[in-house]
Amino acid sequence: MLRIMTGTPRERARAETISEIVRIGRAHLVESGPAALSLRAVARELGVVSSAVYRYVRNRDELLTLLVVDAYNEVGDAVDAAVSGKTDGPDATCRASFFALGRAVRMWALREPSRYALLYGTPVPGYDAPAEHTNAPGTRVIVALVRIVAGAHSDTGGAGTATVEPDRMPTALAADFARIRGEYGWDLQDDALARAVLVWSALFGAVSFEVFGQYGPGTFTDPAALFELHLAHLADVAGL
Amino acid sequence: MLRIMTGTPRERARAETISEIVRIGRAHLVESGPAALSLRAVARELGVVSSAVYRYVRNRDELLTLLVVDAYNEVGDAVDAAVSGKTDGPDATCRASFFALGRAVRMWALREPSRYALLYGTPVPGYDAPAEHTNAPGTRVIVALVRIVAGAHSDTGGAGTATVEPDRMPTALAADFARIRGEYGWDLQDDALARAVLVWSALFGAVSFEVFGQYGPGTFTDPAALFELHLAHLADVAGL
DNA sequence: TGTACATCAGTGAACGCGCGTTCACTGATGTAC
DNA sequence: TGTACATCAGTGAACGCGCGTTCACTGATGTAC
Repeated sequence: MLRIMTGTPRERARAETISEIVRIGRAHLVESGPAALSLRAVARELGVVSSAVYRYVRNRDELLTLLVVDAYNEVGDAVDAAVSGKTDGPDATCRASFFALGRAVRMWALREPSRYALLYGTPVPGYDAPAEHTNAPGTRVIVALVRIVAGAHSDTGGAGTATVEPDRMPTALAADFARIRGEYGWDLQDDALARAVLVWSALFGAVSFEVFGQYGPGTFTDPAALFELHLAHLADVAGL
Repeated sequence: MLRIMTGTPRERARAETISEIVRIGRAHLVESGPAALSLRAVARELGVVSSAVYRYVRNRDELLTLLVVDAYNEVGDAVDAAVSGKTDGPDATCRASFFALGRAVRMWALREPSRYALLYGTPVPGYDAPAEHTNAPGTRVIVALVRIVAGAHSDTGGAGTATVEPDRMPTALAADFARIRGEYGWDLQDDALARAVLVWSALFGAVSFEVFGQYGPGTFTDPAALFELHLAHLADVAGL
């Protein structure tokens, strides 16, 4: 990781220590889970007395927020890299981009199960993620997914066969979709947007089942193959 | 809850106390999450000294297992009741049964978010559910789902348009499906079984996103309507 | 260039709290003769 | 029906451990004149 040397030496040392704290926090997530994340343990590993950590982090919740943002950005980066790799490649179809996105999410989740759990598993009791910090990084995957779906629909000049005709869409949902479209500047019909949201949650459902061990042990000897099948069906649902 | 009076008074008192412990454990899950579930807290609320709980439960993990089995059976009961209600009704189609199943899962999850999290959220660190106790109750939903899908396919005399032709199914997956078919006595082609598994995980993905707050606050004003849309698409995927 | 002051990192002790689990024990409830 | 014994529920103290957070403090590093 290339780090640009900016600011005073003190500022740099401070930034260094904070990222060291995040690094140690990540490691502790792996062993004990988010609920057991402890500032004292981090301090111990940092080689410092427990109260010293409070120089860098207001409290335990703030450390959790750092870890959440860090993790969201790492999935986001993985997805962006995978998708842009596909966009340049020979078969730069939207369907291929979607496969790349799905595989990137799954690979990251399997590599970092505890950080995945921090983001997509049970919310940490007593912790409320501050929206102003976590919203933007937390929406990167769905943003990437919608871009792919929108690309497919602009290619074909609109949606294919819509399951739900525009005039049969529940009004509350139509209003929500309109607002969301405005917020993100998306150009997608209600039906396509609904499909994208379903595919988004379904993708993480499949990944969570695998990462959290919901299929019993030994049920699927080749979970990657099962996941590929799922991606194919989800791509169909999204109209890719 | 009707409780049949069997066994000696001592045995009945014992069973009573155990179910009281489970009841208290449930309540504590709500407030602090599974990772913080504590035998001492249960003992306090039971009005008994902490060591007394060990008369009824070998250790903390055994209490967790009781709670897991209890919760799985409650979702299972809710699903069975909803599905069999639909089977008797006027529109006893497989599609309607699937909608009933999905709604039952979602309603239970929203009513009991912490117990839902115990089953389908982040695994409790350091706890391994003993398969001999949790397997049977833990598979009730997918068993019910496969029954519905199998019913639909026997009605129409087989699968509709299979996305994956039998001879193009990866061999590892085909072998797994064959074994699973044997274990559960299911009569479903590979493609249909794969779709059922996808729909299963997608259903819980949608429910988890809602229960765990993955859609930010205020994003969807009518999440029930969104869920209905998702069910419709998933029913299509399952060929219902 | 040197000095006075301000800023900041880190210390160490303390407060008050929680936990799982073991162990020797008291007393009440059941059972066998 | 009465007595001796076994079983079991619950007690209370203890072991050894963890946690978040506050507070007055020491020393080193920076900054302004």
